[in-house]
Parts: sequence; C-alpha cells; structure tokens
Amino acid sequence: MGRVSVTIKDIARVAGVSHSTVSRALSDSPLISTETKARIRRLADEMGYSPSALGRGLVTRRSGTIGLVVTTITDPFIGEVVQGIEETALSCQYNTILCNSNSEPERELKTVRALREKRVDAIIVTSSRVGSLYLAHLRGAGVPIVLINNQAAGDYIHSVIIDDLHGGELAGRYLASLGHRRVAYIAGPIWARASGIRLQGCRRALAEAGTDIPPELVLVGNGRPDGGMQAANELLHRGLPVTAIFCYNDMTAVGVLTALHRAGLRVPEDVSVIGYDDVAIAAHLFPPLTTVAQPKYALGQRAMEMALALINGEPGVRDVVLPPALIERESCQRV
Amino acid sequence: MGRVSVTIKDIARVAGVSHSTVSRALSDSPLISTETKARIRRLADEMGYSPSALGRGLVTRRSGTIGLVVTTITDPFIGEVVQGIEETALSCQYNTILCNSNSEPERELKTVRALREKRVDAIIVTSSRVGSLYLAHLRGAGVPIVLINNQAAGDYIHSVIIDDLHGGELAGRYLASLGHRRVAYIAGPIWARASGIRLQGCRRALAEAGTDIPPELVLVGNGRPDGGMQAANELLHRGLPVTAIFCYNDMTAVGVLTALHRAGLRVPEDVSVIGYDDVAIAAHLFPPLTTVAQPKYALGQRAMEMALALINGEPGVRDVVLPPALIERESCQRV
DNA sequence: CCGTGAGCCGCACACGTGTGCAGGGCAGGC
DNA sequence: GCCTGCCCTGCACACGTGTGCGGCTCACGG
Repeated sequence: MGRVSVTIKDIARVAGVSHSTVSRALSDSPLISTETKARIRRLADEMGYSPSALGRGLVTRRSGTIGLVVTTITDPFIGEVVQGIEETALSCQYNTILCNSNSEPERELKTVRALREKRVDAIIVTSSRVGSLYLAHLRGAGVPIVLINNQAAGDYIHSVIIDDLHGGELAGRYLASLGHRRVAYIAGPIWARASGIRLQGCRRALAEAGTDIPPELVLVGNGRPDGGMQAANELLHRGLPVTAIFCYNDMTAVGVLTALHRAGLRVPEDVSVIGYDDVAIAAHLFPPLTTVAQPKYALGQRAMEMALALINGEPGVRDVVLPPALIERESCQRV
Repeated sequence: MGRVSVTIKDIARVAGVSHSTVSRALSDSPLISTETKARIRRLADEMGYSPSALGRGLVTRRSGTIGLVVTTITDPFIGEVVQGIEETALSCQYNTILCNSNSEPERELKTVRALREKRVDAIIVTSSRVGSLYLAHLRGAGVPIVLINNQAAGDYIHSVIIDDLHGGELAGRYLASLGHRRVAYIAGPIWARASGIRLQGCRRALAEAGTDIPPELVLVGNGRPDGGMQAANELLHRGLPVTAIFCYNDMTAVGVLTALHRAGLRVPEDVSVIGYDDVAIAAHLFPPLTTVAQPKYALGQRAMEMALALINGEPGVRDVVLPPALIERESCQRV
C-alpha cells in the first residue's frame, strides 16, 4: 500500500536517459530512435508504469474527462442515453464523470462547481430543465456545453435534440387514423420543455383530422409511473369520456396502464394508450406499448461526438436534430 | 474561449502577496491573519477563481474521484445503487467517474487502465461477475476496491453485500406458507454469483416444508425481461405443472409476467410470481409484484462510505452485509 | 537598549508530465 | 582536416497547488 506509482523519472533512471526521452518515447515522438523507443516501452511495461492523467492534464490543459449532469440516473431513458455517451467516450479515450442533479438548484450548483474544479473538457447536460441561472453557471465553467433534448437561447451552447414536434405529430396522426377523436394528454413535469412541444405536435396532427385536445384533457404528471397513475385516476374520477391517452413518456404510460387495469378497463379494447421514448421495458408491458421511439443511444453518441468536435475546436459544428419513429405494438386499437 | 482560468498566482499578484499566502488563506490556515484571509477570499470570488483539482491532486496524491464500474447503467437495479453512491460521494466532496463494462473482458481492462491513469482514490465495482483475471488487474491499480453484491477470495478487497441466502429463504418460506409445492426458479445469467445463492436459500426454506425445486424446474435467464419471457415460454412449452415462479430479479419477472399474460394465464390466480430487488416499476406492474427488496440506495451509500474509510486509512473496516425484506404485493396467492 | 517570543509571510521545493531549444555525436562532402 | 547537416538526447522551464522552514516585524518585558 505504501508503494507509490512509478513515474517516467523512475524509468529514465533505470534506462539511463532523461525523463524527456522517456516522455517522447512513450508518446511515439519521431525524435527518438526506434531501438530506444522499444527499450523504454519494454521497461515501462516491466515496471508497471501507468501515466498520470493529473500531471499530463496540468500541462496539456486537457483532463480527458467530460462532465455528465443528469436529473436522475434512475430514469431508464436517461440510462440508455448515458450508455451511448459513455461508450463513445471510452472509445475516444475519454471518461465521463457522472452527476445527479435531482433537479435541485442547490445540487446543480454544487455539481457544476465540482466539474469546473476537475477541469472537465466539456459538459453534457441531460436534465430536461435548464434554468437561465443554471446556464449562467454552466458557461462560467468556460468549456463547451452540449444540451440533450434542450435548446438554449444563447450562443456557445450546442444541442442535439429529437424533433419532438414531429414526434407529437406521429402520435396524433396515428391516433387520428385509428378514428380517435377524444384523446387526453398526460404531460411531464412542469419544467420539461419537451412536454409542451409533444403536445403541440399532437394537437396539430389532430387538427388535420378536425379535432383537438381541450384544456381539461391535458393533465400534469411527473415523468414517473406514480405521476401517470395519479393523473389517470384523476381522469377516471372526472368521468371524462376519452378513447385514447397520449403520455409524455413511457414511464408515465406504465402508471397509466396500472391505473386503468385497476379500474377494470382493458387496454386497448376500452381505451388506447400511447407512450414516448420506447424504453426497454415498453415492449414487455401488458399490453406491449405502442410508443414514439427516440434513438436514445444515438442521442448520447452524437452528443459526445459533438463535444469532442467542440473540444478540438473544429469549425462549423451545427446543432443536430434526430428523427423520432412510431413503434406500433398492441396498446392502441381502432375505435 | 482563449481565456485561461485564474490561478492562485494571479490572485497573489493582485493582492500583493505570495502564492503560498493565497493557498493558505483559501484553505483557512491558522498561519494567516483574519483580515488577509478575508481580503484574499473576496479577491478570489471577484476574479472567479476555481481551484484546479489537477494541480492539487498532483501534490496531495488525491484526485477526489472514485471509479465506478458497472455492467450496464441500463439496469434499473444498478441505477438505484449508483444513485446512492453518487449522492453520498458528492456530499463528501467526491466525484464518480462511470464505466460500463458490458461484461466484456476487453472493455473491463480498458476501463481499469483508464481509472488507474485518472488516479482514482478507490474503485467500486457493481458488475455481478468478477473474474479472477479481472481482479488481478483491479488490484494492480493499487487503490482500495469495494465490491457490491460480490465477495472476493483475497484480502485488500472489501465488499458490501445483501444476505442473498436469507433473501432466497424469505421467498421460499413465503411461497411455502401459501401452500405452494411445485415452484420453478428462473435464474440469472450464468456468471451471476448471487443467482445460485438465492436459489439455495429458497430450496432450504422449501425443504422445511417438505418440498424442493427439482433440476428440471430451474431455468436459466439473463436478468432481463427477454430472458425471463423466453424461460417462461420454455416452462409453458414443457407443460410442467408449477404453481409459483421465483425469479432471479424483477426484470426477469417482468418478462415472465408478459409471457404468462400472452399464454392466457392469470397472475396470481393461475400461477404466483415473486421477484427480487424491488425495482421502482415493480409496484406498477400488473399485478403489482411481490418481491424480495434489496436496500439499493443503502447498498451504494455504504459502499461509498466504506471506500472513504479505506481511503483515509481508517483501521478495522469490516465487510457489511445488509438484510433483504419481503415486500408483499399482489402477484402471489394461496393455492 | 537588547533579548525574546509571537504572529505573519515568502522562499524554495515538490508532485508528474510535455516541449522548445541547444548541444553532442557522427557521417559525408569539400 | 574542417565545415555542414542530420539524428538523437538532455537542459530547463512550464503547468497549478501544497508545505517545511527560515525570516521579517512588532510588542513587550527585563
């Protein structure tokens, strides 16, 4: 335990050269002769050398890490996005340090401060909510910022998003094509920017079919099953005659399904339910959930690639928007 | 963008003191007069100073980060554990860098190497599988290692685990008390150490009731819904008359439920199902899943606390084992 | 007036790595 | 034999921070 790690100076001493030569040899500099490189590399292996990212980062001004702030890693949607980020990061010799903000402003500040001290090379944010005050602190870190499923007003902040308007349209058009005219929307948490856009898209599509979602049929959830369940119960309690329910995301749909089951209603015979995200378990629900799929892994992948481009100062990085897709399963039916 | 961050030397220049004084002032050293401290602190705030964890880590030999390797962050069980880790880490001024191993040996090596270069102060591992070769590389990092839900043969590696034997017993005893005598077990992936132990505990409890789980009634899954669905279908296809199914974890139970539904069997009227983990959605399934709960958040919390104790060289850290608990919902019924 | 001690601060070095510049060795051409 | 040029290596500094030790200033007592 008292053993300290071996440094390039140790290798230099053993090899009888200067530490500069070792540094150059290990980074494959053309200034070093082939045989010296080979000798030093072998020595480094034998001595169990592991370069210090701290020392290196201090001089190169690159830490080799990117910050990753999410509302909660518990959300399965976020989990899949994070996986996309982390895997492409690792393949590019980058690591990600993870921060749960829990949507608490105080924690958000704390995490940003920590990420700044760690000198992360970029920050990727997957919290649906990005307050203006929060943004100010983010750009205070002085590193590129990539927002996922969010757009910021200012410059210097880039984003990769889903075309949520189109996603909402997909859902609305599909429901309309099945003959639904009374559809309800169970929204996400109030601060979720995407929620309103999805609703807007859905309403636009329904309008083409000559109908709409009246205000009394949009209920507010929280993006989790309990919120969906509560909203669905509220809907049932009010006795409003709906034939279909569009959910902000799959997790609220999970809650909606349970609430409907408990109320003795069958899906899709009595009421159709459509979700959003296409989370892994969506296909294994009862009934299998029809939903608007987001390319979650690609979302993370593209965000990480964008972050890398920004770090390397590549010009002309442009915000990317990915397309949603309707996944037809068994939770919707013609009325 | 070209702006570099302000250092203590910059502050020192402005304040007309040496950088040592600034360093000591900011770390609240008693060697500095109160008014000088106040002046320097104010200056640091005004100049937007943010200490560099790289520079500090280089001299203190502490990076302030811990490595976190998981099989996949997509697993909801792991997600909740990670949340426990990350939150208590942040409250102790620590950050976590996340690595998905995907149970691929090649990736595992890559991540360990990266964590070592980043000079993490400790490593927490939540992959159910820990090969001996992998362990060798892990201890090569020269930092404390904490295993979650795993035990290692050697020393220098600590662990916090659930009493899976007891967990299995809870499930078995409960099923036996409901009169079940023909119960099947759907196991986890072959490398999951916990799977066998849970089965063992269940069999022990059933034995007290004078029955057992014969080999033909233990099927192998993969810890995910698709695996559970496949195993359940296999069970149905074979036509074996079981009255209850014990699942390695809740996610396989999800798959089992879908398979049973599709086969026209009702739960719990026709067959009882019991899971393990008490994942968030378990309560929102249809029917709500009876399961053996693991204190997931506490698992992560205790692991992080143990890691901190090991980092600080505290003596007498002892492996901790947490108790499982039966959560009775509606997926099991007296036969 | 001098010695003593306390309080506060700077000098210098360390941590591990990267890199511009100079210098040494050697071969080749005149 | 000397100059030129090339190839390889070492010197020295930089990055941002922490810290042991010595030194300065000032007040106070003898």
